[in-house]
Amino acid sequence: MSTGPEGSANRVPTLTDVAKLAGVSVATASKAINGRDEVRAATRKRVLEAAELLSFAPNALARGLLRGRTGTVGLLTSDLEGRFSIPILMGAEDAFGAGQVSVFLCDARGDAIRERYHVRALLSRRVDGLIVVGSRTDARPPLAGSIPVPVVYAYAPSANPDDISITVDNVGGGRLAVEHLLSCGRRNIAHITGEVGFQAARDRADGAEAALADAGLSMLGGKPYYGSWDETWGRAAARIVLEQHPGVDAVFCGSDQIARGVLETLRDLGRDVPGGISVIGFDNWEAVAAHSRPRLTSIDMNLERLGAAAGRHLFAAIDGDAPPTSEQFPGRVVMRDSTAPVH
Amino acid sequence: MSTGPEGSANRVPTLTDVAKLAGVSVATASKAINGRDEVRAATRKRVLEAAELLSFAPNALARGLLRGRTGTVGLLTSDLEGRFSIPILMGAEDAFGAGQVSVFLCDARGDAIRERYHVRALLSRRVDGLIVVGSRTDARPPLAGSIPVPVVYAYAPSANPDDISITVDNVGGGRLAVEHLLSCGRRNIAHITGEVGFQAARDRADGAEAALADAGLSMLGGKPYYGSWDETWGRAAARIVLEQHPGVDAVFCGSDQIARGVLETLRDLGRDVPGGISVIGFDNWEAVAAHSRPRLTSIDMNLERLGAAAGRHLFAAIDGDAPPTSEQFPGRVVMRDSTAPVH
DNA sequence: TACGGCGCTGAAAGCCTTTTCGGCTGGTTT
DNA sequence: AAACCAGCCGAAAAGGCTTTCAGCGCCGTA
Repeated sequence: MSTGPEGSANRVPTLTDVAKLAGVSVATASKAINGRDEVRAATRKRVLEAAELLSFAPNALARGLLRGRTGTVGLLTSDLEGRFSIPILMGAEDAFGAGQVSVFLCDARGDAIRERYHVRALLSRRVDGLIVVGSRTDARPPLAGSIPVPVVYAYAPSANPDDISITVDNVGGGRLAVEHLLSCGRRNIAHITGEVGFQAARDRADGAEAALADAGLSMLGGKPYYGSWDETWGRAAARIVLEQHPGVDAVFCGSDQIARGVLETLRDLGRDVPGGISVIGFDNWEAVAAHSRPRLTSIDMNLERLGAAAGRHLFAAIDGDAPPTSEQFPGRVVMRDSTAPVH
Repeated sequence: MSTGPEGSANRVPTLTDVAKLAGVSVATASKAINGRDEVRAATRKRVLEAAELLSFAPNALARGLLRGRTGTVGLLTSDLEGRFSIPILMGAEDAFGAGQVSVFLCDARGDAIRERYHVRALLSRRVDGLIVVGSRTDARPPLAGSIPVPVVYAYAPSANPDDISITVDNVGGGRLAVEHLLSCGRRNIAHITGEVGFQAARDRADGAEAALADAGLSMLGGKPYYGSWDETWGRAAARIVLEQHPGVDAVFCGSDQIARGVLETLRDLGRDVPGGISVIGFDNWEAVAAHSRPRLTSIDMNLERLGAAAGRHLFAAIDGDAPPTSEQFPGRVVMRDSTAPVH
């Protein structure tokens, strides 16, 4: 145990100790420490020195009890392993960071029972608000029971449109990807993506189709190639697409992993990327996109900014500021080497 | 804001409310709810029903204030993005999970100032203990200042041997990898790994060398090929190794990403894996290892178990149980297709 | 019948801080 | 010189809970 000097009354110092040492009352000590102006400069200095000497840290529990505000927030996620929770979590932490807010992290593992349990515990700890992060973009049932604090849903929206949900604009993302390919001069575009059961897959496909329609085009094969989110599917699907549509000159992939698989097949077949065929991924997962051959252009959904927005919205709701509404975040194209700008 | 029925005295119910509704004193209500035996069964029932009706949740702040135990723990990590913090975090949450502990998550971003700031805040919230998770296995300076609660260091050990550190046995992991290759009948083994500045790289290399020495062998080239942790280096290094040691029949890689690069080069060159050359990675990063061609055998360091152990050790320290000591976790081989069992 | 003892309940103190408000001091105004 | 004011400071209450201890009614026993 890395406790301090064991002999010296091993107890966390309280305001009373500080006051005693400084020779003032606790009330004065409190005011001095909290920077209130009803205290003489000299007195404040004495108190501050005493506090420093004892390395006093005010008891946030007592403070929270009194003020009815704890300065804590619960972050309820469904899959920590996923790549989506973490950036959001970081963004949220940033949004709070500078201030006085600490974050309770709970992983419900996608289990409703466990989720309820965690919510109970968090409410018991009197968090000022809750952020609920999903692992898929499909709408999720809102938190069960009536929650006495503001709740913001991030990434996965709440099924209740009255709730505040901060989400990613997957339709826009799909559109962005296709528009980028079009701007590279491509016309024969196929879309290989993940499981059709995912809203994200369907939304991205919708965006892609819309962008193509705007250009008077349509997807090769008339619809997306749905499969799974991994490289293995990407490799297989690429073969299928090449066979069915030898004239394909661009592939929009629903994930970076799929794109990676596509790139591998193209390489196996000696196809020139991006000369003959352009490939664009989705998610901008650095570890995957930055080391493929060629390096993969991808759509980044700015998850960290999304997390930060969730944090800000929660704040606003807590403070009862402006009626915070839902928000949808656009993505951006991160150019690497698998797509070539128009010559 | 998803608050409950706004009209009904919109205030979180307190024990007093419950007591009033049940027609008993707060003292009795407290005892009834906490399952103490100084209360008649009928009375307890009344209280419990009242609590249920109001959906009363005891105020953990008040309780913590009184008992001097908050049931909270601070988890201080240095890089959330990294793949190492998360499993540890989940393991720790599991270790606490069943019980009454909530976890404050703080990301210091590898910055000492920010770390100090977070520690201050956590102590102010009167956490019962701290887990410090590093992003590399290099020893880190212990937390600054005297910390009045137990601290457990996970993944990255504290430089102070008196502290409790739960770490991964990288030397053992390197040994494991080589022993596996030897058991596959390989004798000409090269080691391609990451930056020499990482203790993890050096440790794994040491383990590998020791295992080879035990078998009367040594590494091809006499020492590891140090570089960086990514695929690009893996691809380049594989070419170098093949050129310098045409007889190489196995490569132990310091990371799955390096291994992935090695596999790609071998594939480009038409070499047979695992027939002609075996490849083994390190970290067992599912996303990378499970979709390479062939699928990659790797060393898994059981980070989740490590996290759980950190949680348990922290508990023990908090409860003042057995003097908790440091611990080192072994890894295990996860067989896939890039190494073949001996025929 | 009187009394000891048992089982249950409630009043009150305490945990640590913030905030209100009354009181004290010393200087200024009439 | 009396009244007043500003500036500081301290006593006390509040916030929700647990725990101790005294008290009450009731049963069994002498």
